[in-house]
Amino acid sequence: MSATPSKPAMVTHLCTGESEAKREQILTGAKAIFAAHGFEGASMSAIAREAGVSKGTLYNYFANKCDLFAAFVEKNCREKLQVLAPVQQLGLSPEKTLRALAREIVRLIISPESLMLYRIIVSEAPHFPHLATTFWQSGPKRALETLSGWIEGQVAQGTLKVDDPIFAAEQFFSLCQTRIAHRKRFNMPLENEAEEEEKVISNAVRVFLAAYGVSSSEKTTTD
Amino acid sequence: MSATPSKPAMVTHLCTGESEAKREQILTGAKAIFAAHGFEGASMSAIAREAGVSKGTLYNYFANKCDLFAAFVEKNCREKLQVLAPVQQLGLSPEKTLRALAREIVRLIISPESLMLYRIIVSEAPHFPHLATTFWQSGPKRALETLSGWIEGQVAQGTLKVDDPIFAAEQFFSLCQTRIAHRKRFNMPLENEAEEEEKVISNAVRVFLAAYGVSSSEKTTTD
Amino acid sequence: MSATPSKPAMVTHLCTGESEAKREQILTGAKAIFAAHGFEGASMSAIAREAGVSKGTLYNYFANKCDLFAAFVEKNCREKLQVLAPVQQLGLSPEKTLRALAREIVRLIISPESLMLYRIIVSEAPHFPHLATTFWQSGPKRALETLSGWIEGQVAQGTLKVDDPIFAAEQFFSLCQTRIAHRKRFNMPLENEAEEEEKVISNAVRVFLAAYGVSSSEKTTTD
Amino acid sequence: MSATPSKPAMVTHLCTGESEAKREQILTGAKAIFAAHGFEGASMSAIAREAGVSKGTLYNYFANKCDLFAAFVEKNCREKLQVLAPVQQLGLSPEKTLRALAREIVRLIISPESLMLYRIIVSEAPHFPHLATTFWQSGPKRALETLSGWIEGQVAQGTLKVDDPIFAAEQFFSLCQTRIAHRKRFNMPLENEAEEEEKVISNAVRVFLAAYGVSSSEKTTTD
DNA sequence: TATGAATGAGAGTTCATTCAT
DNA sequence: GATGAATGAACTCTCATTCAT
Repeated sequence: MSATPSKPAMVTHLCTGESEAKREQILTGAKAIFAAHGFEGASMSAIAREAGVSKGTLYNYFANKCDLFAAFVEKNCREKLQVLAPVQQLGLSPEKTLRALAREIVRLIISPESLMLYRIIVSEAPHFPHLATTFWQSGPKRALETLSGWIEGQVAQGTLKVDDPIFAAEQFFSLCQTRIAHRKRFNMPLENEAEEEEKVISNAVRVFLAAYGVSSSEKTTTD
Repeated sequence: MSATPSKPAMVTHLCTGESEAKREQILTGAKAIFAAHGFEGASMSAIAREAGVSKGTLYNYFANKCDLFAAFVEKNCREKLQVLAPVQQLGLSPEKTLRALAREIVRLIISPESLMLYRIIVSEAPHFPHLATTFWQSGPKRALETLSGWIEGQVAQGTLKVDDPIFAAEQFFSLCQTRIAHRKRFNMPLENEAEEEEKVISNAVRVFLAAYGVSSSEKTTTD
Repeated sequence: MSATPSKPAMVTHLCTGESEAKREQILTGAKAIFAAHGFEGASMSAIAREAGVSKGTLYNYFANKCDLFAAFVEKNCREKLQVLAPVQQLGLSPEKTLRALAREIVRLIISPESLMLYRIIVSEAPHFPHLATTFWQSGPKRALETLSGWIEGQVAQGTLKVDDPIFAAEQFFSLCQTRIAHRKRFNMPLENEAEEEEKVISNAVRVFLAAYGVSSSEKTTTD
Repeated sequence: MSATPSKPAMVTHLCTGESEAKREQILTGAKAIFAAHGFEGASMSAIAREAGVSKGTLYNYFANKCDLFAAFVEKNCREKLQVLAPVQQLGLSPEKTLRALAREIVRLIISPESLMLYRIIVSEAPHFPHLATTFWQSGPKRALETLSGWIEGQVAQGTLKVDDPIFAAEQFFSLCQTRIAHRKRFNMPLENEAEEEEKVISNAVRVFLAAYGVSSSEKTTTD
């Protein structure tokens, strides 16, 4: 009977470890089903089947469908909406930095997982206000902070002239959503995607610099 | 003042007018429920109750839930997404015209009905591709055509310098969605909405003209 | 006012005439639908559509679905289950007469309309006892009467030796249902139908005559 | 007498035994409702109520109404249509054997469960062709095989003279359906049922032997 | 802890029947 | 007399959730 005292600890440890793995397993199944059918269209049975667990197990890990949905959204927002952190640290020219940022923003926005989350968040925003906030803070807000931080730096260096860096960042963000993002969200076909992407990036940068760049006479916009 | 003209109207009323009225009645109920719960979340019973008809009547007018949903989306896209037609004809200065257009675009995009439709269309785009197209063609496409048509006119007059008017129109459209539209779609609170709206409009116009305006030395951006 | 008295008569006449035609029209539609789907599976809407009348008209002619069903069954039993009347009058030999009767019986039993009615009657017998009686009296009973009447004649002539002509007729009737009828009722495939029919007829006659024929001077019927 | 054999049984009982019991419970309820109302007329709610389970449980055991119907038919055909196997092994005289077989056939055909299945199968044969086959193979086909096997034996012994034993068996089967079976299928009243049954049996045997018996001069029909 | 059988409310849909026109 | 819009009950089937094992 000497082993018994250690048993609970191990068990707890094992269980927690296994629990964590099973939790992930469930969330992976949930992602597939919620992505394909949305919140209302998804059924707990389908999720259980997809995840390879029983329905009872689902309810051991998540109190109900809403909780599971929230966990799925939060996990995926946290994991899939993060980028463009280190770009500005390379000592590139403002234009090249903006181009790099624009490229990352575009890529992020039109990634299948972002689009899936966007669709779900927008559609459920009225019923899950907290999730919309999570999405916003994990994705757009971080991107805007990075962007506005970089803009402030440029203003300090005198390479940009911007009164409201946060608003300017939002405008740049909007410019990056021209054409491709809108169409993808509507599931509409898009020809020459790579080409269009370059065009969106180049023109976002060009317009932004035309409006906020300093001494436009020295600048040469490329394309 | 002869009685005859009213006769056909009455006959029409008797024959199909009531049906048409009931159809509208159903679509009104459907709008309330679909808007609140989305496609999957809406129940035919709830729609019938909201519309004040029996469930059977629903199915006398629409073959099934999908058809009713499609009819609801099409009707509302057709009726609620139309604007900004006559603005450019008023002979205003380019800047003032752009401001007027921007204002109409912003107002349209953040109108409750537009937001509701946007939410539903984006969320159901994978399952109802046709409806996304309907939405796009009723709303954004028309706005972009109006906009790019006006731009082409300005280019011809030499007041703007634009290589790709359609793309430029799309950028202007994107700029109009800065801050307010994004936040509304996510159901996030927005303080000083009127003030923000002015800011979005002014800066959209300012950035656009900075990029595409001619002889910037003569221009005076207002706010 | 002199014209009025004749009006009702004419109207009645016209209406009755048209009514009769419309009644038939409805019953024709009902036949198609009841035949295909049975009583429970048939819908009044489908019958109205098939008959080319409105649902309201259905209820002007028949009080409800049961009545319409009863009318359909009675009409078709009366019209489709009648045969083999004149055969025995032709002065053929007993064997040839029996063969002719057997052929008519087999043909009647396996006619699509008989099978359809049989299916419907058997399946609804517990719920519509009267219809089963109608079917029996329109079809089998008449056939048996014809048969037993002929048998009685033969007994009187000394060409058959039968104690209970009605029962013997029923046996002959049963013998005619060997193989083909049973299989058809179960919708089972049957190869060489014409050949099988000959076999059934020949053997029904042969067995019947072996049991009830006279020429075998040694026969002693007991019972 | 060892306990171990019972262990697996218990395990089985625990694992799927309860499921099996519930399945039977459902099928029992289904039998009552399908028997009373046929396939179309039966409702899953009524079956659930009759079986004492919830509607959801019905669908845990059977994918849909058709599957439940098929399971009900197959189970009952398998269980209720089996008989007359050992009769011919007793060393009875041909006549007595035939009488015993006829009695079993008649009893089988007019048993309430056979009649119920016959009604349902005949009425649904066009929509469930497989079930008609199941019925045929569980009931009539087996009876005919038994019968024709015995006939072949008699032919080999010289007590019967039959060219086509299978066809002769079918004829005997038909003769056994005289009067009683036909009337029961039509739900028509029948007086003196026991007496009629004897008559049908006696005469079926008599007619069959008159047609297929050898040296009729030695034969003495009894009863 | 993991299971999946069980539940019953509610989903979309169809139906026989009525009745104002 | 003929129509077909309207009804609401009843249909088949699915669902989130519970709980004994």
